[in-house]
Amino acid sequence: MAKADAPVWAQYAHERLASTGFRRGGARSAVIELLDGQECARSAIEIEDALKAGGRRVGRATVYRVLDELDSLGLVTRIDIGDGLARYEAMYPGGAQHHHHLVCDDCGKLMPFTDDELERAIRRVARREAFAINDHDVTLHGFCPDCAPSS
Amino acid sequence: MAKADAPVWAQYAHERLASTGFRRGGARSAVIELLDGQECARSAIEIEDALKAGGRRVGRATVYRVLDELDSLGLVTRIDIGDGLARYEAMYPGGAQHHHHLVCDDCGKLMPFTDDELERAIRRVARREAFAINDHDVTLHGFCPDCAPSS
DNA sequence: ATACGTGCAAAATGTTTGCGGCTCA
DNA sequence: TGAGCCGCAAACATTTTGCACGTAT
Repeated sequence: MAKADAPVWAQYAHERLASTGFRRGGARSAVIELLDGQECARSAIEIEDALKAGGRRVGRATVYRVLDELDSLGLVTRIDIGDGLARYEAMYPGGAQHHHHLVCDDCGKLMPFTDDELERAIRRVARREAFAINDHDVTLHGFCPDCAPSS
Repeated sequence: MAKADAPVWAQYAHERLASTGFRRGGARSAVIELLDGQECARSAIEIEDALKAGGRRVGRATVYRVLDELDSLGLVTRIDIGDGLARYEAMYPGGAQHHHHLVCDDCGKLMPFTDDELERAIRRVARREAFAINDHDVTLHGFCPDCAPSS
């Protein structure tokens, strides 16, 4: 698959926001553009710092508010990797780019992975249980190559 | 709750603590006993309140300290279901009683489930990726039967 | 012009740390 | 007796809320 998905999410998000009646504000756009460039999930504070580093100063409260809006519109997913910080990442329509996470318990590195077999197993569980499942997340904890005990 | 494993975990935990050089304190025992009776994960504050309700007053800091000790000995697992609270549950030796969670995003109900197929898929991913995986957790979000939109 | 968007500061959690006193071994 | 255990209170860090001002429509 080519990199046909570089700036498309930001545009999709903007369209969806506009059609839902949101106005266009500078801070929200900045957060959206930043999120679009990320490979994996980022915490609110990482987002704030990254924007600040890029010369764009945004209020912390605004970052939280924007992330919350995007989350309720289904434009981002919130994930918890176990360190008590909420992280957010772009969610593509139709489940494209859907993935899960590997977390290094030593250095904190976060990496995405995908697995069809795993998705199938989850779908099967969802069908079997009494809950009406509409989302799921899987986190694998361990040590990344750099932090492996042996090396 | 007439399960075959009712008080065994508490005893196991106490033995393991003793053999690691820990002394036996009232507060720690209370937390362990409480955890043993739970079907699913509980937050530090739920634990504190449950103990208080049972007439056993324990300092909040102590609850956190005990949970942290138990976690580093591998006697409990810490899970995050996405609401920013750390929850803990008894972990049996050898991976017995290993399970994952269904979370109702409406009422917050938490239920355990198990699936061999899912475990196999995860083990396969763990083998394939460069990370040295030693733990994993899966959370399915949705609505429980009571909160289902249609019913 | 008006309602929404934004930043700042204060408040509200959840969690950790410091410390003095108690208790088990 | 002495090292660990415990409870209280203060410190911390993240997230939420209140409010005044700016800005898109």
